[in-house]
Amino acid sequence: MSTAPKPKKRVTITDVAQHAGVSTAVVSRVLRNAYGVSAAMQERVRAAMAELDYRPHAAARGMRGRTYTIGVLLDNIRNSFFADILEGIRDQLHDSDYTVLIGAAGFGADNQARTIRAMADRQMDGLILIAPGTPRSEVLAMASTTPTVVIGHHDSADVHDSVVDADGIGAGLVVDHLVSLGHRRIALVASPGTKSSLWKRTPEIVLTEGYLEAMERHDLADRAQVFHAAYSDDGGYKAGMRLLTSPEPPSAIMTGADVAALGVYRAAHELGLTVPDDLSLAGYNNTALAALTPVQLTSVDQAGHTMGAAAAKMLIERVEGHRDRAMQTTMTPRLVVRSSTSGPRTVT
Amino acid sequence: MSTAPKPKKRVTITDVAQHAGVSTAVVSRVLRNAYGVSAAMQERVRAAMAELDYRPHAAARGMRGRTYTIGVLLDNIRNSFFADILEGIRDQLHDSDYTVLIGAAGFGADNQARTIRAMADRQMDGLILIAPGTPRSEVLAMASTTPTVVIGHHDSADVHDSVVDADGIGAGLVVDHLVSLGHRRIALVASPGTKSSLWKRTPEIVLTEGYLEAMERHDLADRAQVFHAAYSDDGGYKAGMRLLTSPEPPSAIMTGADVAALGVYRAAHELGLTVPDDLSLAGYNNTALAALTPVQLTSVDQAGHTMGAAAAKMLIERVEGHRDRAMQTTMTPRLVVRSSTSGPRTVT
DNA sequence: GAAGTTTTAGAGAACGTTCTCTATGAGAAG
DNA sequence: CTTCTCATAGAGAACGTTCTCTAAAACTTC
Repeated sequence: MSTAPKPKKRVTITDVAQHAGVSTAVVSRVLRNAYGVSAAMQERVRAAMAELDYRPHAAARGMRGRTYTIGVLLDNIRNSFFADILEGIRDQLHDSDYTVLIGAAGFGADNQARTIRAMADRQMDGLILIAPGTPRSEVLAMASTTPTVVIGHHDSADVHDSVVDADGIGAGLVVDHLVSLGHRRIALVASPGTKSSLWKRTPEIVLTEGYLEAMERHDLADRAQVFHAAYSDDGGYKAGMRLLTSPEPPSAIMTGADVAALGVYRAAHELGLTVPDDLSLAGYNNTALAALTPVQLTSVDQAGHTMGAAAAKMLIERVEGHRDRAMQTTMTPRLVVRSSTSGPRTVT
Repeated sequence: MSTAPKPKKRVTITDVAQHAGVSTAVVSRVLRNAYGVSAAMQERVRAAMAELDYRPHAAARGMRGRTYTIGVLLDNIRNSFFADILEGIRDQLHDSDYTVLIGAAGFGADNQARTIRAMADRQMDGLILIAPGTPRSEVLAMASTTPTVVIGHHDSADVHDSVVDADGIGAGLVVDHLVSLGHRRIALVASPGTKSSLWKRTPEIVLTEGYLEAMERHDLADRAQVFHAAYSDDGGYKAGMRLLTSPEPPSAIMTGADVAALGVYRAAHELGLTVPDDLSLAGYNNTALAALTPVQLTSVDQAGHTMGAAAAKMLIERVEGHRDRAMQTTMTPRLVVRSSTSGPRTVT
């Protein structure tokens, strides 16, 4: 009698229907809280579902209708700003019927494109793309078939929603702060961006614009200096090394990401410079990194949690068909001053 | 003529079959590299697939066979040790047919259980659970129907595979290091763990055991002191405050996670103590945090990348049926000494 | 109380795969 | 030249939902 070790048959909608003495159509309607089923029936079906511990088979649903799954595309799990966004998304969707699944594609447009496609193949109901490096055309194509929210890029389109931070204003806040402290030679370290991704208004581009405008506003346009480096410890380090060993080194450096600021810090440290006495340093995004006691980095807060929540809310509106026109939400950044910025040693 | 704006019909296996002039069964076989199709046919079908830009419908596959999706359960995206593991998984699976999707459940056994169920509902082929807080029974039940690898917990089971770090040895390495520097009053800050999750050998429990054994080995059993606190900045802060304001404060504190060590750092800082002069501090996991210039935390490296890769490899073996017996992989930790530990000011 | 309207319930066809059969043909063995 | 085997190809039934119909029942309204 060694047979039949796995009688674990899945409970299906048919079982529930039988148990409740109704048709599968009714059960399906209850499942989707669809119109056209009496209160008494509802009750009966729900009871049957509970009794049998029924759980809908997502793959089967995906064949016909929704999968009740939201996909989030992320390039970099290490960026804790993205973690803030994610938590916002999760909190917003917490007691909805939707499940959030994350595709951590890593950098590289091809990897990201592959992940986006994988999500589409899995019939996800909606997509949230955080600063995608994939060519814009591909995102637009995707968005025309699946509700999509793009976070970060300022390029607006009528086919997807967007959530952005006013990065230009954020850059201005930092410049204003540094200028008010007495700095004049202020350099910016920004991401080089993905070449030929065809996004014209990425966060780093808008940030750079804001920086240049602010410098101009303070009559410092001739001292403006933008250095392109990856948003990583290493990228920041290289940028710091180059900037700080130049003939006329800046007295303050701002970066487009906190982690890059820490790379600059490392470079400064190696060159025997102390922060903030010899160099004022500001990051961006106000991640957990910036707040750590040994770090205490001045940064710009972007309310990632709120951005994530907004994105999720907008996406669901689209998924459920409550809205058919694209919209864009812009967040206002806020400067958070910590001890990595102070007046310059000597005014240049 | 305003009709038919969306002729974007999905390319299905039937289209491919027609285009290649074969049956759908053959296409399906080619898709799964299954046995029983001639080389010539293969060629023809593949050409047709490429020509039509066919991509399999994951939901439909899920109804019958595999979904070619691997689910990873994570409690906390912020823990960069988990990011290491994830990258290991991703690299291992990079050019396989599988897609990795992450469920970031957050803390709380119920949330995690919900996420695990959601993954199962989506017919994922295999699950990697990173230090799940879900009751063990539930994980075992899940594992009996879906191939599963548990990372972190040392409890072995014949129903799922495991990848663990020899946390006991790791704790010993830190104690040995601190003792060799002259410390005798060494405290451990470890996670309280989830009560009643029924895991008997969680990382923190094994770590604590290793710590106690090492202390005993050095005849310091009477000085051993374990403080339970969450692995977060705040948890570390509270632990640090309590420990450092006690009548006989430790001269060295080790924690089970880097982030908690930084919380202790903050407490020390507020109390006017400097690291490492007044207090030696060691973390665990050797995350990116520990290596940051302003931090420079002594820590224990766990080779997260390798753990992730090992887990992925084991899981695929199971999914593809190449192995039917459970196995456990153990990694050896390595001490990484940085500047947060040094000899004590006065030997107590 | 007849005719029309609305609401609710059920039948049954999709959806795009996989998979178990059965059919066919080619080669091997007698 | 049969018969048997084996490899390959195709037919068609699942899989668990959703969704469009149609049927029946319950109200309106005159």
